[in-house]
Amino acid sequence: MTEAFHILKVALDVPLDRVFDYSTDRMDAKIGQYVVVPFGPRKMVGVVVGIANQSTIEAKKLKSIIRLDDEIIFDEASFKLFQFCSQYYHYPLGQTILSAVPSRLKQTDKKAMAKKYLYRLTPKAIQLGVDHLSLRQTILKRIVMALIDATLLDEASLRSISPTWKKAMETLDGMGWIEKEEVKLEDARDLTKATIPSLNEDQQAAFDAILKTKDRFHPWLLFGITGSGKTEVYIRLIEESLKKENAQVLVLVPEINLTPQLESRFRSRFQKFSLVTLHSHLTDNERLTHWRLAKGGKAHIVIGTRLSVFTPMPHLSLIIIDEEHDASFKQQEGLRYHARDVAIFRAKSENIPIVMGTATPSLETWFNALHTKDVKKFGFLKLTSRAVEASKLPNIQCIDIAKSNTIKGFSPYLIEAMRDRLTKQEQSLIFINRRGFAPVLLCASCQWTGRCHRCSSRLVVHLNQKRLRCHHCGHDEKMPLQCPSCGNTDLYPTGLGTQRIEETLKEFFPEARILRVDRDSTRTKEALNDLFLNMKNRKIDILIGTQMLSKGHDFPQLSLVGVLDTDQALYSPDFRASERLFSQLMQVSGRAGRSHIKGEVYIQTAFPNHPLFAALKTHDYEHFAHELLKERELAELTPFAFLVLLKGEAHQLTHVMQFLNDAMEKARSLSNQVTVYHPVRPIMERLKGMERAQLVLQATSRGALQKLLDDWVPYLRENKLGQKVKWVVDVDPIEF
DNA sequence: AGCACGCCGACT
DNA sequence: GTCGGCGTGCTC
Repeated sequence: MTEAFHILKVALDVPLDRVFDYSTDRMDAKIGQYVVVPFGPRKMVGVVVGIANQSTIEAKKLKSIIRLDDEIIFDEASFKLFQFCSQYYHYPLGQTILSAVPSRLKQTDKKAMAKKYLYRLTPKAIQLGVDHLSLRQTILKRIVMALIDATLLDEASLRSISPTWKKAMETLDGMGWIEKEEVKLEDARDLTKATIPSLNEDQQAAFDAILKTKDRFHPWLLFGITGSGKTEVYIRLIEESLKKENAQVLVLVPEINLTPQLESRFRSRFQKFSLVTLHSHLTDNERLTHWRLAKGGKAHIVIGTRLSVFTPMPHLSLIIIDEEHDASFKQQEGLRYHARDVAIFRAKSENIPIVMGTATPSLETWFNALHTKDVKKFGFLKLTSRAVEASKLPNIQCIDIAKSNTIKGFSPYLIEAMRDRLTKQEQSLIFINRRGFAPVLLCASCQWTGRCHRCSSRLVVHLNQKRLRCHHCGHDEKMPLQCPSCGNTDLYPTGLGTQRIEETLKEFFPEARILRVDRDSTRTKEALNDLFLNMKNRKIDILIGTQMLSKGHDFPQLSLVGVLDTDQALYSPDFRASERLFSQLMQVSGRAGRSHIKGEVYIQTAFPNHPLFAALKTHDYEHFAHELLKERELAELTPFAFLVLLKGEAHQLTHVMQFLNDAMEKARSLSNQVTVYHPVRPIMERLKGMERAQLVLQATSRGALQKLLDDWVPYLRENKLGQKVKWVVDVDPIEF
């Protein structure tokens, strides 16, 4: 019995909650290696998660592996993290691992790849690319690069291929895709100058407190308003950490906040260290390179978005989470993890401190920091003063739009304030809360509005292209000239889209230089840099935009922020809506008056007496949080209870309801410590032609809830009723 | 999730 | 006669 073979336990990217045994003669196989295995009729890539001498699978069923990669893609610490996530979020281990590690290096040769791209490109991609700025960027750029890279085509011959190509190329040219040296951020130097060299009292106190815990697990909330100098505290902490030989630091940032600003500030401060970033704007190769540097212990600082919480870092000694409250830390599909929670688990198991900084903590963290009796368990640190002396908090006022007449959505007060800024040559920002106020087409005589036939949503008017579009499924149709219902030709767009606001402001201020910023124009780094440069050089008077402008960047000449409509969040059935609104408004407010000019913020609302605004005016997060916590406690909601959401969708509502009702009965039978609510329809009842419903589980004991899930989720997987239903379990959901 | 196998309708 | 629809069942 000394046969030289092993059984490998292989985790695969399939929605099955088990691992598969394979035989191999590779005695050197290790946990954490990629393997290629036969799986049913196909080949699949998996990872080794266990090694054994024998298998319970009958010999004739057992297959042998096809190939084993040399590289070990995760260490023991990461493995522990994957196992925790798989258990806690009730997501199969194989899918957990394979969604958290970079995809296996594909050895397809470049020419074959380029050919494939070229072939694929002709019909659809070009059209898409030309229609959508964003796709133009990602798809076309990548394709063209791949082609040139593979020396299959040079630029000249590319241009001659077809007129469409030519058009695409011109567009790409215009966007500066041809890689000149990275546009240098001249801000980098200024920024370093702007930060004061020494810590103020609060910063010093925070720094000292955290430093005392540098060799053990300790979570810290670093609570400080915009401009209070959180970044400087991070920098000093990192400096301290890196004094230790080989030490590594992980900095998690929100998706949208991964602006060059933080990166360049860190780079200039840590010039002798190796710093890498990990985010979705990197190419696969860049990402792999950076990830390997981290895994090999070569990168000292890793700045990344939520996925980087899984990056193996052998000498990890500190984790920092910037903008802790940010919703982008929660993944909303597949493995629905919260990077903040995973990071805390990781810090605990690696026995290192973790610092969470924000001006508006999530209520969960706020509650932990304040109500954990033992300060040693969760530390609370507050930065009260603004680190930059000259800058003062902006003055925030509400404009009652129920009382004052608005003209095309603008209160006269706001218009006056903007006019004032124009004469003073200062800048204004008009902030639109969400897409909720996008313009819809309305018939004057019969009240018909354009609706999406696949979703329960209204179609949004895109005036420039004269089209109606669904922002949920992408459905797109020609704008009708007369009402499809009554034939009346008096159709007009209603609601405040960014485009309409731009038109309106152009009427009010024909002489002003107005820039409208939307999703597409901030997607590329170049476009973003342009925007900041233009703002800085006062080439723009009025900036119009959505939440993407609410954070991260300083505009020194910006002294007025106008918030057009906030009220939908106050009606929202999602209990987190007001928490989010507060933090969002706090952030936009922070855009006004960051330097020597006093900033002003005007918020248009029909509910000026709402406590949210009272707290906002006094910049008093603490009071607001206190009020919210009282409400949450009464309603037994997060953070006083733990929630799980089961979401289902199917073509037929009855299928979803049958499945959910059955799930409800089952859950009720499994535990009496967990409240199981009836299935309800979500706000978006129908999406992409699917009928949706969901149910909530609620418990004050996380343990009891998890215990229920351990039995419930496998039951749901086996349930025949679920076959026609697409369903997901969301542990600690943040959106409903 | 894929993919095959399997049993019923409109077509080169 | 077959091509193809998607229901059911399995994957070491």
